[in-house]
Amino acid sequence: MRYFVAVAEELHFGRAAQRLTIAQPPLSRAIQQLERRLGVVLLHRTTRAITLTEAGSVLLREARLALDAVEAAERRTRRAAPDQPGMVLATKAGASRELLSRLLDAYAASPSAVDVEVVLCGPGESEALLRNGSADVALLQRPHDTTAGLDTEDLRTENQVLVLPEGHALADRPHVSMAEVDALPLPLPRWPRRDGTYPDGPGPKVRDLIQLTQLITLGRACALVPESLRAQLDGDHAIVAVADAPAVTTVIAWPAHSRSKAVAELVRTALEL
Amino acid sequence: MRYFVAVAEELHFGRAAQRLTIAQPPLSRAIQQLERRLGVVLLHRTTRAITLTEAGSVLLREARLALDAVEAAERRTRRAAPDQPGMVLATKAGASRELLSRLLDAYAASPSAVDVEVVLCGPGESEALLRNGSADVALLQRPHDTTAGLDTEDLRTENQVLVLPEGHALADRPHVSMAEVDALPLPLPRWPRRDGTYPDGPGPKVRDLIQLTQLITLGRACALVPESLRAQLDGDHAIVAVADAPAVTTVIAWPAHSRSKAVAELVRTALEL
DNA sequence: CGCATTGATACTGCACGGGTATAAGACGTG
DNA sequence: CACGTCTTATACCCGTGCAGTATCAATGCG
Repeated sequence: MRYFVAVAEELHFGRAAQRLTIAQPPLSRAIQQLERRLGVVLLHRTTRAITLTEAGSVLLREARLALDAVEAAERRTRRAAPDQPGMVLATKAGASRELLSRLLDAYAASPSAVDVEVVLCGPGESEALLRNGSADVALLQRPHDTTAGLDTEDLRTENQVLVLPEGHALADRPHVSMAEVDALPLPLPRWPRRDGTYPDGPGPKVRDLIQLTQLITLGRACALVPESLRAQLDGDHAIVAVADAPAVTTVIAWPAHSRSKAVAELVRTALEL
Repeated sequence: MRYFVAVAEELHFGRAAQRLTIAQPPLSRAIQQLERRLGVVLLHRTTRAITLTEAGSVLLREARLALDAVEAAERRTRRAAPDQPGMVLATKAGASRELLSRLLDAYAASPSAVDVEVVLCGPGESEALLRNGSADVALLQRPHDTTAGLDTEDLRTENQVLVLPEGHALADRPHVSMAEVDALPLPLPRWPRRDGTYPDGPGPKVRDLIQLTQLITLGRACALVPESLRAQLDGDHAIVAVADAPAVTTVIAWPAHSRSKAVAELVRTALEL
């Protein structure tokens, strides 16, 4: 399945083999065997290009889930070793900062509290860490993160605001609409995907908040961020409410079958904030 | 992981090896290798008994999920083959009969409807079929089935009623309490578990509704069932409302990451009933 | 009409999973 | 207390199967 996912993602046997650090012929054979075993054609291949069949797309999605589940099983088992490593919480760097610190303070006051290791990660990454067992619990933000298959509790819903360079034409408006934002000559920045690549399109590439604020200050970008992020922006920007931007809900999420007492206690604490 | 699950369930290398149709020594070594690879002790073994460590219990749960995911990946891929087999719906035999038939009728009227194969199964089994990819969608009943990790929509909530032999002392009461039910000399029947074994305790073993109704008629058992099941009981019983029995919610459930148009359409139909 | 690119095939070697035989440790029993 | 039984671990061997190298076949491009 690892092999198939590599081929399906690369759409190229040679590159996939390289990624898997094996030679190309065994990879071809492995995929053939998989197709024979399943009795299904997964790939349409010509000597020049590869495309996924319907069944291939299904397997790509399902295999990713299955591989995640296997990885998660190993990681969670390692973490359950007697040399107690506490609990790992993943969250997007910068997001929900005061919410997180209030949560950690409140949880630490609980008599049964264990050590909480906080892992700060890039956009979308915290969800992956939770799914593959690297984290026990995470703060996610809908709709950015997808919570299907996870258990969640909503913590807070907030509106998004537009961050502009100081003195921008729109800076004095009480509020703007999404249509106006889309029409701006200032591009929204591009964030890296989980694999480190960037989506195509205009807009500068950014990796963290520092880069973002700097770009905005320089007048090279604007940004749509949750209201609570204002506290972490330095003063050189203008903030304008966006009336019809989708609201962002911060949720606390954990694997659906978690039996951890510590996670349950942390969630309980979060709901009481 | 299959090996570990077998050992953890049997708590006995010999029996586990038999179940896996391999010899015992390779099984011992496989578990040792797994423990070395994970760097975690999974089992405390003496020459007389085996017990799971904390990490072992975690792996047992996680490995089951992972194996289910792998199995599901294979099954769903096979089902996505071009020779379209339609959609498979799983439900507990006997439960929600008129709800199901209304649903199927309404769905069949939809212009984009595909064939629906209905799989009737024992208690708890439909949930398993859904999780391991044998079914695309299922009607489940909370709290009997656990829906963690599945996407669901509630269809109907109903109270449970007590079914008694005709002429029983409680038969004329307008309603009874759970405490009275528990205190009855008549035992509740035992249903088989997923693996076909029965839980310990009093009460006759039953496999289906026919057996159940017959036992009740014979005065050997009583039963707590959702209200809607009355329609399927023949006339020789008394029915009494149970004031404080937990309500049963029938839900339509599907795998959290399903992308099937047919399933989405069926769910939409169900919500409009 | 070559040439480059890419997936498939042929063949070889070796590592790993599985089998049998047996040891070692623990408990019950005469 | 020794012996038999039960259960897991070790020693050793063997065959399958996966990965590697070399090469072929087919397709697109200049």
